Amino acid sequence: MAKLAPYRAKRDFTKTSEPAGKAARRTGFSFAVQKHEASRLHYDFRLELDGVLKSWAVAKGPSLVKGEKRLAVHVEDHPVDYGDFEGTIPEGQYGGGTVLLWDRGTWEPEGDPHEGYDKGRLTFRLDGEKLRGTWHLVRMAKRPRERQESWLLIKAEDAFARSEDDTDILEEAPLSVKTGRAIEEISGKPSKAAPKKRAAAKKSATKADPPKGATRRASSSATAKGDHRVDVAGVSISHPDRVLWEEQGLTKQELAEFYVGIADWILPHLVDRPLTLIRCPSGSAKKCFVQRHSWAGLSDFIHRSMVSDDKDGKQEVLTVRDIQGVVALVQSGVLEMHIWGATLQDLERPDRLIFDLDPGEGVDWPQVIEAATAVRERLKGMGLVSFVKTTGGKGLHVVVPLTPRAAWKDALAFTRGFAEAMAADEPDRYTTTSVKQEREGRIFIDYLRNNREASAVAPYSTRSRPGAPVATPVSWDELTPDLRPNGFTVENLPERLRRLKKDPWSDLPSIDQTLPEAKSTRRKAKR
DNA sequence: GAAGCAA
DNA sequence: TTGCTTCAACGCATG
DNA sequence: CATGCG
Ligand SMILES: [Mn+2]
Ligand SMILES: [Mn+2]
Repeated sequence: MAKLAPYRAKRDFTKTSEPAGKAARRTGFSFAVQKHEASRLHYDFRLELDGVLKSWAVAKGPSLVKGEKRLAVHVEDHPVDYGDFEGTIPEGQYGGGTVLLWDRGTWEPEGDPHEGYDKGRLTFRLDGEKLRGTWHLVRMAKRPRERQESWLLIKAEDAFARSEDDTDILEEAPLSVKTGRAIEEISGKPSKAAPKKRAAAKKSATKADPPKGATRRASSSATAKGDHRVDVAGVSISHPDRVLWEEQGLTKQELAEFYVGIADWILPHLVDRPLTLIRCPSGSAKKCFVQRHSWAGLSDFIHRSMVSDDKDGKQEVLTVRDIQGVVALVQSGVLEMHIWGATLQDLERPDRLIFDLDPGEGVDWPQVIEAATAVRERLKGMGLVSFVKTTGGKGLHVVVPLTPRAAWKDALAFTRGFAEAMAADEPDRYTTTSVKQEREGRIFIDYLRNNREASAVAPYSTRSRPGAPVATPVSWDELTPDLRPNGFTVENLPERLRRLKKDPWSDLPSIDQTLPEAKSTRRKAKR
């Protein structure tokens, strides 16, 4: 019979002991549930209809809890005699693994089963050795690239239904109804399944029982709690109370409001610069990841541009234009914003160079200050004005604004030459190689930030580190041993900015300077 | 955080 | 339904 | 050529 063609096509009956089967002519309604330890453990739920077993793979097995939905992926029809099968399927064969006949019996549809099946709403009563009572099988709406239909197996309310606190039938009665064996006895191997820890279900059900009518819709996600959102600067924030920095108790909403409060300070440094994002949706101490390209569900406040590649093709970059964009980044779990040293106006010619000063093991802070000052003086000797910021980590960034003229290649060559000259002059203090060994007791001058694809933490960006530190522009005369590279934080930065009234880098936009072309060095004010 | 994919 | 996975990139130094 | 590093 054609119905079983897919079943047969998947199997080599010279290798497996599963029945080849033939569509039965009888009209009785049998059902079977087979525990199948294959690539993943699942339960195959089978109902006899029209001479075959209509089959669903139930990932987590049936639940006796009323209303609890178990995904049931509709799989190919099986022959009726398969419903009695128990044994092993050779590795490498379709469904290779161990099959245990977990339950069997008869089923009785409520209403016309063909109509119910076609409409995707089957209601039926089971009379098995383990499963009894009324159940629903409901077909879900078809998803875009769905390969197999998804159904839900749901226990209906009746005398056989159990509460959430009752024992799970799968654990209570794991053995075969055919042979009484456990799955390990059938496979001959110890179970592949990791020993699962005794989860809940361990409640002394005597006292403090929940009031009867208050039965939650069995873990239905619509529990009237925590899922609220707030609006910050017109951007919707989910989980506003999620704590992002544990020690500070700093929440997502507070982070968003922090950025809104310093919008005028951060935006000049951020707008239109391609971003590299550090996202930590579950908090700074949890798993973080880097993102440079757009993702499904990207906020309209975060802008995507297709720009020319370094070479032949195109690449996509992300930018923000306003504080809404920054808040949208916070909503995405962004804890660090890193920026290119060029803007969308001219991505091929950097307008900011950066010397990243990273103290190695055993270098104390005053030496880092000396290094920054040395970089500044050397730059000054070439007619270049520079600015400094804390990184929020252990070091400092010295930033050189440029009128975009030189290409990245030349900018890199310049900074490399500069850094190597410093290391050559004072090899005990500086190194330009990132190798750990070399950096011990020295300051690593990382000139590689000055690459087209590279980036450095943006001024006024938070860092995903203990204390919620903020990378902070400072004036050169603030650079004293009292200052700490991670001393400015979400907590104290607003106060600093209130005192300052203007950005220590406020002169930066008016600087008009270019790389010294071998000899000529120029500097003058714009306009 | 949000999607896609698999079970 | 639920759980798992993915989410960048490149120049440079070294063995 | 594969890793480690930022
Ligand atoms: Mn199976
Ligand atoms: Mn650094």
